[in-house]
Amino acid sequence: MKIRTATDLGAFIRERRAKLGMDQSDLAEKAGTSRKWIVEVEQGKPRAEIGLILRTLKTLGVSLDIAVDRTRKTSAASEPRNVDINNILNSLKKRP
Amino acid sequence: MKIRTATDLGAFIRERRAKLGMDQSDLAEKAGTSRKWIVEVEQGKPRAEIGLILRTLKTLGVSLDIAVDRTRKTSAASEPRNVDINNILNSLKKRP
DNA sequence: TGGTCTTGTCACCGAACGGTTACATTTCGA
DNA sequence: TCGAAATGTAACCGTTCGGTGACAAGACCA
Repeated sequence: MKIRTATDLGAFIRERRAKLGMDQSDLAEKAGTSRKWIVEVEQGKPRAEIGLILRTLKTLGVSLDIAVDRTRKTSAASEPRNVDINNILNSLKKRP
Repeated sequence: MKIRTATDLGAFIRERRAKLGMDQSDLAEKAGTSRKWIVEVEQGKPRAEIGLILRTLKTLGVSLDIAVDRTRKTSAASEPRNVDINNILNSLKKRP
């Protein structure tokens, strides 16, 4: 499943927690956080800390994969072709 | 690539940013954050906000995928078999 | 050498964090 | 229907966040 927003993440966590038969207290304890935090994250809190989130996902037996989109458009890159060329040049020079 | 820690994430972001030929200021501006924040995240800051991180990844043309590990052991679940059964029962009852 | 670009660090600030505790609400089985 | 369990809120608190602006160190090229 693709995670695009904090809301996506919260929904996934809630679903997965339920699937494992845990209540919020269980998960909080096993992930080393508080129930309050679990509640907020499941509701899609965008300012939750990435560290706690990673610990929580691990507790849930879930893994995060990151990958470059095949669907072009980096959502902000202006000149993909030129940029790529520059990068290659830069990258080659970076490692002496 | 699997993301297990904030350090993993920071390394990936830095690498991807470089590959796109952006400097930290470029990325900060396009992702709507500050250069200071980019520096910290690339260094593996575990308390960075998930919302900003998601925006940054989007800017980099990268997507996050989440999935249940096939490698058993939920890192905390005590009785997998029983738990699964209870879940199935609960799940079935959830949708009337 | 000098100048530019990039990155890392610092101090400052208001805002929000996450933990704790307690109480209200909802859910659901006996 | 009743009562316990699960979930959602609230207030309080010390800590840390992220943004700003400025400066230093390092790399690089003209």
